[in-house]
Amino acid sequence: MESPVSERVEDYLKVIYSLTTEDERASTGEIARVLQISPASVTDMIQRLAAENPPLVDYRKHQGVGLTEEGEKVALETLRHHRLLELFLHELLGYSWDQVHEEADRLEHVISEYFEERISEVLGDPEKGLYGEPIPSEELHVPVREDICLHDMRPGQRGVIQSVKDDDPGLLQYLQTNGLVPGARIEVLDYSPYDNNLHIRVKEHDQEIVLGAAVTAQIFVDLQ
Amino acid sequence: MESPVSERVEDYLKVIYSLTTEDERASTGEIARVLQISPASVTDMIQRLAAENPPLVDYRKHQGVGLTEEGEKVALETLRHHRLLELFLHELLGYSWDQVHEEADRLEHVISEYFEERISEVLGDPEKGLYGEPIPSEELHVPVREDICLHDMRPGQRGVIQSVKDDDPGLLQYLQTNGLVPGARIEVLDYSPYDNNLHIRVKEHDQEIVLGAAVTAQIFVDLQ
DNA sequence: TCCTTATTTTAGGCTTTCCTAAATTATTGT
DNA sequence: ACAATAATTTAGGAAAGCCTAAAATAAGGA
Ligand SMILES: [Mn+2]
Ligand SMILES: [Mn+2]
Ligand SMILES: [Mn+2]
Ligand SMILES: [Mn+2]
Repeated sequence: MESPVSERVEDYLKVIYSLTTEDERASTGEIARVLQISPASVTDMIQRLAAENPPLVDYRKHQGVGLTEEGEKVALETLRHHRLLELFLHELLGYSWDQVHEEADRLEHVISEYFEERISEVLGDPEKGLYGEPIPSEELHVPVREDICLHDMRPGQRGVIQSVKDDDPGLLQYLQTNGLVPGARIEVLDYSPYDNNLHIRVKEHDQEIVLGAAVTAQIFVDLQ
Repeated sequence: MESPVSERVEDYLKVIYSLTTEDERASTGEIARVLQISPASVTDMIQRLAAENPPLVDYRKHQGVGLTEEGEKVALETLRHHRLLELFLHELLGYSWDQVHEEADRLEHVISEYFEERISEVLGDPEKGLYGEPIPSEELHVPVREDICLHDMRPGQRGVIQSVKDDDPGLLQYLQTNGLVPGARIEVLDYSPYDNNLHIRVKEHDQEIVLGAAVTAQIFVDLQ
């Protein structure tokens, strides 16, 4: 009864997975924005995913979607591929930090389980990705994260950057040149309530910098 | 005016390329057999390829197809990806001789030019593939081959195996276990005209073996 | 509460790639 | 040369993913 899942379906499920780690359910509009397609197309696809058997998403009209266990499995499998590939491209083929994401986003759907197994072994069965995010295990377990978003930190708080989002190559460039990489120790110095700017110090770079919400929302920190 | 080419179109063009190195033009039926789809579907696709601009194939009803310069370019680009990938999977990821083809057949459509460049460099810019076939250069030049098919050899002739076809994993297994690999020196001892069997000796294995047409058609030899 | 606005869904349509069945064209043996 | 057979093409249709425009629904402010 398990119909094979198309590349496009894997992309939808990955996006829904990522959106539902932030909110309880993902809305049609958010999914459309991330995938850069029309909301009508998203409704269309979501309804098909809910009609599969077993269903891959839990859908109620005008109430957004969540993943079923089956759908989450597919999302995590794809995410594991993605993160192993990013590491692989960087470590073994010399890709730069901001080059890996786009290539991994295509390859993730196409590599076999054997390919996954081979690169995982060559990389030493890593548990964290290029940007510090956890890599789902072979059995698709994801460790619980206790890091918080830099966006939610306030003056006086310190911490160590655990991970950054991998979506935007330009931003990754920016983060790297400013030392905002996993392992960096930071301290929040000031907060502007109107624009949500954070003034922070990066220990390693011995440098102070003011970051807008577009940046701070992409960085995750272990406190203290 | 250059529309991007779909994965499926790349597969069609690759098949037509391969068929037209044997015969002048490729027939609808042959293409259908190789791609394992109906002849009607092939006619359909071929007509679309001929209607592209620039056209990717040269088509005349009931007379088969050939590649245009444009179509050949796409085929060679894909073939270069395929052969570099096969080598890469074998040399760097430990794939066996008969495992690489299927994976390469999927990845070939998805890797970027940068990926191609990186693996080519890691492999030392090879000019021959895993099975001895020439790899089209970065500029898509293919050296002229002067090897002949073992199928066309007759008793008394000797030669060195240059390459074998990569299509059938089972056959590759068989060839490898019998020492029928690039570099092997062989001599034709006998020929049965009715079944086209060839009785040959493999120097390296110090062994005699009788091969049917299904096998001899897959092996290419430099004479003397 | 009720009306305006934003979001979502439905309806209808397009492209790509495949299918089967029927029609057409080419080939071949006599 | 021509009839039988084989190969190819046409016709009609399906599924997956996308679109725009219009309709329906939900949410929020007055
Ligand atoms: Mn993807
Ligand atoms: Mn996997
Ligand atoms: Mn292929
Ligand atoms: Mn290329």
